[in-house]
Amino acid sequence: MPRTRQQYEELRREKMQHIMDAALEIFSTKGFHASTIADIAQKAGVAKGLIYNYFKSKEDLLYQIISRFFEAIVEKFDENNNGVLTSEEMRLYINDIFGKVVKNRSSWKLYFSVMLQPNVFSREIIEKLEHKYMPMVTMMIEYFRRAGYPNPEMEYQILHTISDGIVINYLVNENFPLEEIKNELLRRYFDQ
Amino acid sequence: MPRTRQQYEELRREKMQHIMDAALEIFSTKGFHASTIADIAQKAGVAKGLIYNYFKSKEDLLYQIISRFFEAIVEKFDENNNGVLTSEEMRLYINDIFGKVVKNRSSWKLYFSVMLQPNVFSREIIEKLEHKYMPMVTMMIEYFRRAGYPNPEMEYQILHTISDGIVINYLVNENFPLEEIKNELLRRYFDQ
Amino acid sequence: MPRTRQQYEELRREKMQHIMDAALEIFSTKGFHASTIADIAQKAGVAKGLIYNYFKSKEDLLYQIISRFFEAIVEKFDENNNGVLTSEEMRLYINDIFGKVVKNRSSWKLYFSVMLQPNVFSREIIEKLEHKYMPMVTMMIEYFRRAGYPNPEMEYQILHTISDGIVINYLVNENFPLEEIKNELLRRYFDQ
Amino acid sequence: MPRTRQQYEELRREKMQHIMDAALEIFSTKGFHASTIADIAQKAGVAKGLIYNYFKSKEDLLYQIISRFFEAIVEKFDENNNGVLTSEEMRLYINDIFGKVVKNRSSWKLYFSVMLQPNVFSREIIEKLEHKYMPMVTMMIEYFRRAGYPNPEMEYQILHTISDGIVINYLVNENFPLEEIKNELLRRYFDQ
DNA sequence: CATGAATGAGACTTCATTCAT
DNA sequence: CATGAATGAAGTCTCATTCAT
Repeated sequence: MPRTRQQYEELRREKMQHIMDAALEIFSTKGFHASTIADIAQKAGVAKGLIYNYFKSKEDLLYQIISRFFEAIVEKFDENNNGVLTSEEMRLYINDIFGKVVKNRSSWKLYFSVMLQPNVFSREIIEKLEHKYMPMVTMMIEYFRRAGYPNPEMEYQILHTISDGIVINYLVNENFPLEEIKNELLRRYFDQ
Repeated sequence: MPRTRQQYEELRREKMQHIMDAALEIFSTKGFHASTIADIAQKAGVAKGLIYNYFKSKEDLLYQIISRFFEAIVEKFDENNNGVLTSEEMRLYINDIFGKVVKNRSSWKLYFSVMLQPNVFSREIIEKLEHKYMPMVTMMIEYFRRAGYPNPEMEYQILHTISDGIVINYLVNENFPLEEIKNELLRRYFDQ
Repeated sequence: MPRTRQQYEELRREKMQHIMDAALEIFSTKGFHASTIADIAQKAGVAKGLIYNYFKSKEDLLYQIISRFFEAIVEKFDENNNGVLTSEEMRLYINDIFGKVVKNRSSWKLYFSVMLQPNVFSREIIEKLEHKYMPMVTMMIEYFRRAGYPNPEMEYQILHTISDGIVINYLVNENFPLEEIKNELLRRYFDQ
Repeated sequence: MPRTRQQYEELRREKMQHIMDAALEIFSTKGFHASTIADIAQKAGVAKGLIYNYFKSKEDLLYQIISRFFEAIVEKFDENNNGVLTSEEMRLYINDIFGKVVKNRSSWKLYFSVMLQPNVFSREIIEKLEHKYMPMVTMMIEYFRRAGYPNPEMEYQILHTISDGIVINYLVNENFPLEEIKNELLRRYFDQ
């Protein structure tokens, strides 16, 4: 007697996530192009062919991973959707982001390496992905405006830039003093 | 009349540089793995086989490119080798670096993407490369120490981190206001 | 109340025919090798695995289809089994064949394409299939003999050849004037 | 010292033809889909990869073969391009065609099996191919018109149909009395 | 009897590298 | 020194078939 459709659904979702986890690990270690489907299948403990039951192609697999990654980043913002950031929320959010970087080093590594090789995804797809955190950007600029910064857009740009620098260094060098540098950054914005 | 050995050397070096230029262009656009020797040969206008007269392998070609890139970065420092940085030299140096980024976008793009995928080069090779700018690091930390910063090592780290952030953003996004953000950075260190 | 064995048999045969219909459609459109079990299962609205409850393999499925096709062709001859063809029966039979071609274009297409690729079936299987219409051949040759043709074997051969030509053209080109050409053919044999 | 461009050209053309010959043999025996690039490479005595130096894909290889086949068919007509067929030329042409069938059985087999599986080539490509013998069709219809046939278009259709029937039977069955049947056909048109 | 997830052999194709010329 | 044909390992992807449920 076959399983119910729901049982199959559940099975599929779990296996899909399982494969994505394995793929993320491999992609972030070797880079997308140097990773093979065989590597991923072996890591996931499944047959090569199975991966194609869940993903249209190796690229699609990457896309799904990056896509979920984006959703995870903006998640926190979605929870608190009144559209206005208090100073405390801002601090929490920054802390949260860096916490996520430490916790999901692989994802972030993959993300940055993909962003530096635009030909992996088409411009179009990248823009679709980036769209997801547009609301976040707006809210942060709004925060800086309310906080009295003379050029809130640039202030956001700077925060973003510095954050990228911190993250990149942490990703490349495991011994990078992320915590210290982050605190230095927070001090700049919230202690005076 | 046969050419002298020196003329041969010269020709060899020129052709080598020519191939490296083509390769850099391709590598930085498509990424190392997605680039083919055929692409590079075509761009350079030479036969595939010829590339192997000058470089041991595709990896070696990449290595030579990155290697020269490192030398170009520290060049300025080599000129002025008394080992002590004045405030003005520091400012000039920072300006110089960002100038180079703008001028050699491709090289920097390639450099960052390679750094994010450690498996392209062995740890060993990377360390060999990084060694090249160690003196520079020392001198800058020394500068911060003399300038009275309480934690000069971390100050260098911060400068480095922010610079990375700026560069990365510029590399990913051509419209990034590099000049403005750079000036903001310089203001932090030299105007008060 | 459990079903009787006969009811089961009936259901089984119906499902089998249902799958064969779907398979015929797919095979004749895409060709045997380009058709997948997944295609067929989807067209039939059943699970892939089910097909293997009814057929040993993809090849067996094809064999069953072709086999029934052969039976359908000779069916008419079986009805009238006194072994002697009158002129009228001959005319009816030819009309009947072409009628079947129009009605079962897919089957005929599949049949011809399989015949042109001998490796789909072993020589042995093909001979087994062809055996089925041997009696028909004999009766037609006999007909030509009685009708006074000097070389009845060759006359049959010619009829057969022309018929093949007509059918092939109709199969390849839907707008082929089958009816007209067929009438021309019939005139040759029966009007003078 | 490298070969001259002309030497390379020559080499390429020969090797290309060599591969096409091997491919034709395999395709016509096993059918397009059941033939593998490995089969063809082995038959041609070259490495698999080499085939892709000459042909974009397996499909392209097939296309090139069929394409040359078409050119070979109409060749005779091109020689004599005054646009008017005499009775003698017509007879010669028909003889020529059947001679080609006997000589190039493989090509013809491949051609017919491809025509019966429209999905191998797009409709568009097929029409492009068929266009090549349009002039031939016109001239033959013209011939029948001048010869006083009441319906020359249909007469051409009939000739074409019968020829197809003969060819197909010969292709499927090596012992088919092609010569005899062909003579019967010629008698129909030229002896009375 | 029915389901569809899972397998794994094998297909097409790419490409770094070699080598005869 | 220069050429590009040739190699073959390795990669992505497909699909007939099996099997636990």
